[in-house]
Amino acid sequence: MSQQELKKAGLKATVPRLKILKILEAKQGKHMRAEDVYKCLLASDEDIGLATVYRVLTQFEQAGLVVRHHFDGGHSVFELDQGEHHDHMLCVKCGRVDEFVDDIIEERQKAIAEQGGYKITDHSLHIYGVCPACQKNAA
Amino acid sequence: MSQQELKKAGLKATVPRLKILKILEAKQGKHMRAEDVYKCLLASDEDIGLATVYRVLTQFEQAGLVVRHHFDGGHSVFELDQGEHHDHMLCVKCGRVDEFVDDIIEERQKAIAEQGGYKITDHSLHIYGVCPACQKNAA
DNA sequence: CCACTAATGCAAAAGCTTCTCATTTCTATA
DNA sequence: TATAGAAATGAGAAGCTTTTGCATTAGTGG
Ligand SMILES: [Mn+2]
Ligand SMILES: [Mn+2]
Ligand SMILES: [Zn+2]
Ligand SMILES: [Zn+2]
Repeated sequence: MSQQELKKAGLKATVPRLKILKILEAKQGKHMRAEDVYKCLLASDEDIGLATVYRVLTQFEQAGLVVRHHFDGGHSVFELDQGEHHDHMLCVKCGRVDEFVDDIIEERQKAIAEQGGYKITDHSLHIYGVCPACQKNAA
Repeated sequence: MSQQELKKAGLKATVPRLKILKILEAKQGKHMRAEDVYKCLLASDEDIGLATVYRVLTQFEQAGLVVRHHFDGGHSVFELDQGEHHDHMLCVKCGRVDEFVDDIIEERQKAIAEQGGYKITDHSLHIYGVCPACQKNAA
């Protein structure tokens, strides 16, 4: 029950938070903007404000329930924290997003941080390109 | 003379473009926001609008004179194109930015794109952490 | 030096996100 | 279960960065 998840995260189990969590669970693997979540709520006839969506997503992020990414374009996208970190490869034509993990890159990053004396807290790696489908379309 | 650089890039050699290019050259190695460039212009008593700064920076980017980055925080930063690509490591406390290149990572990225069938156009790697100086401050 | 076109400054507007505050909802407790 | 206090919410205003419209100005080729 998600009621417990919220309590465990130190958050009151309110209707907006439960609904938003459910939406994120339903769209697992997708990367949603606040606006997208809001539209889902509207479609479900929920009377929840956009401001609340932003507030809740930020709280979820701080609680470790979701991860926020800053893809090019100037807005944040969110996804349920799947437990293990991954990076992203994005199609600049259609917006498709692929996820990947590369141990060698992860390791090199740690080495670079250490070499610079940084205590690493986070990192983001985005590969931009044209996906196979869009390459075919262009040809 | 920067007059030539602009012509070569297919851009008219106007006063705003010359001034902005000079500022970027003066601050080589720094990462400036449009607002930062604008403040420099004001400090030099130049009567150039912020809108023009944004327009010119975008043109410079398209002409390959400058590179635009999207660091966390929702705004763009620009730097003169130094000819060879590099990635960034940023201090989350003081905003310090270090640059680095890692051939192994570059190579792995290409391999990942190829494996996914993507034709890679660009990529960004940001390592966030606490720099040596800020670690000392905290202790 | 002129005429033509491109570029500029300013103000308005757009897009995303945060804030304010009156009102509502949780939750702990009796 | 009823209640009081604290936390959360909805609606709209406001904040920030960036873009756009338009009248005016400034480069450029001839
Ligand atoms: Mn993802
Ligand atoms: Mn740089
Ligand atoms: Zn595509
Ligand atoms: Zn620092």
